[in-house]
Amino acid sequence: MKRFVEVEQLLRGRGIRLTAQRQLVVRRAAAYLHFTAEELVKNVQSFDASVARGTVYRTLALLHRQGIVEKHDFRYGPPNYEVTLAKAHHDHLMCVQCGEIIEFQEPRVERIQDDVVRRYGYQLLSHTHKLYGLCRACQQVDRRQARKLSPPHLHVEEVVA
Amino acid sequence: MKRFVEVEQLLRGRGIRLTAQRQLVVRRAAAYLHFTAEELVKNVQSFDASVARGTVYRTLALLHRQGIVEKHDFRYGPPNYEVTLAKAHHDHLMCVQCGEIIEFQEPRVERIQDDVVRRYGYQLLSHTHKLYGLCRACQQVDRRQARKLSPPHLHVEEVVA
DNA sequence: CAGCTACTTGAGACTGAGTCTCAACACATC
DNA sequence: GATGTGTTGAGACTCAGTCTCAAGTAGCTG
Ligand SMILES: [Zn+2]
Ligand SMILES: [Zn+2]
Ligand SMILES: [Zn+2]
Ligand SMILES: [Zn+2]
Repeated sequence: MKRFVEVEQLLRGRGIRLTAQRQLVVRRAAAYLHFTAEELVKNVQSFDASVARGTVYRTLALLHRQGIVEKHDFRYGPPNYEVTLAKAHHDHLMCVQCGEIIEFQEPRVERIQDDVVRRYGYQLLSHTHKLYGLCRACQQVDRRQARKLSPPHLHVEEVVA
Repeated sequence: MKRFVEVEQLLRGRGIRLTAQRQLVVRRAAAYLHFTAEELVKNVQSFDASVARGTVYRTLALLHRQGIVEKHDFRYGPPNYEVTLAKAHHDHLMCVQCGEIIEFQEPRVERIQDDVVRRYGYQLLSHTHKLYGLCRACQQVDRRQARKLSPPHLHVEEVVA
């Protein structure tokens, strides 16, 4: 909890100036599990409307360069970010219907990846492993829809035709 | 080879009108391994400048809806597309320095994925598994650079600071 | 504390990629 | 050939993200 404290320490430790704006951005970002840049902008501005959009983007880029924030592409909509500092490595499983995201760990896969890159003489730097499917609730809904019954609990729309 | 023939058959078989424009887009797309939408636009227009950008995008969307083309996010730049019809499932390994993309298969991982989704009660629909690293050539280059020697063979620039 | 420099910021212009609109066109069917 | 549906080209539009630049702020130095 309070993961922003560790982020702030790390930044200070690296001699990066921690302005009021940056502090606010860090704290709001750390409050999310996953967020888009524009979500963060709105959230930050709801606390201090004078913070410019550019500042949020710049800070996000800074955090990314510092290895504090990771960028995810969940193929629907703009990329998601996640404050991963002091968080164990994990991959993601997403419900394409309602957008729920589950973080999972699977050491077996992590090991196999090393095999794969060795096979091609590569040096592995990073990876993403994303599973897309239907959560239990949305499976129900789909079955109901098939029977032409009432609609669902969709809180994320669209998702490609 | 000539994978566009299968694509064209499939479209016809589904009663989708195969206009001259669509045919051109399909054939140019099938000539690539991976391509971005804008690359495809340029390529198509180099064969017939009268084809509008919108038509290329529309056709791409059509092919995607029909399950003929897959969309990949290799996190640097705009998404890549790939004509996957009649191609065995595979995942990707990319060199972050030079952009080389290797397609690999790893049945062990495919199996483990089923375990993972079962664990959370999900129904798996699709997945992406991307490994990022340095190819053999780029590893050399990096070592040379570390010794402050001459530059490399970079044919893709930037790649985040 | 005044003066200096380097870094950071807000505002807004700008860009690239993709989407949307709509009138003109092409096709198939009758 | 008239009618209706689907497709196209042209261009306006949108959204997310980047860039520019003058003004502001922090951290030193004397
Ligand atoms: Zn992993
Ligand atoms: Zn769901
Ligand atoms: Zn796979
Ligand atoms: Zn390489």
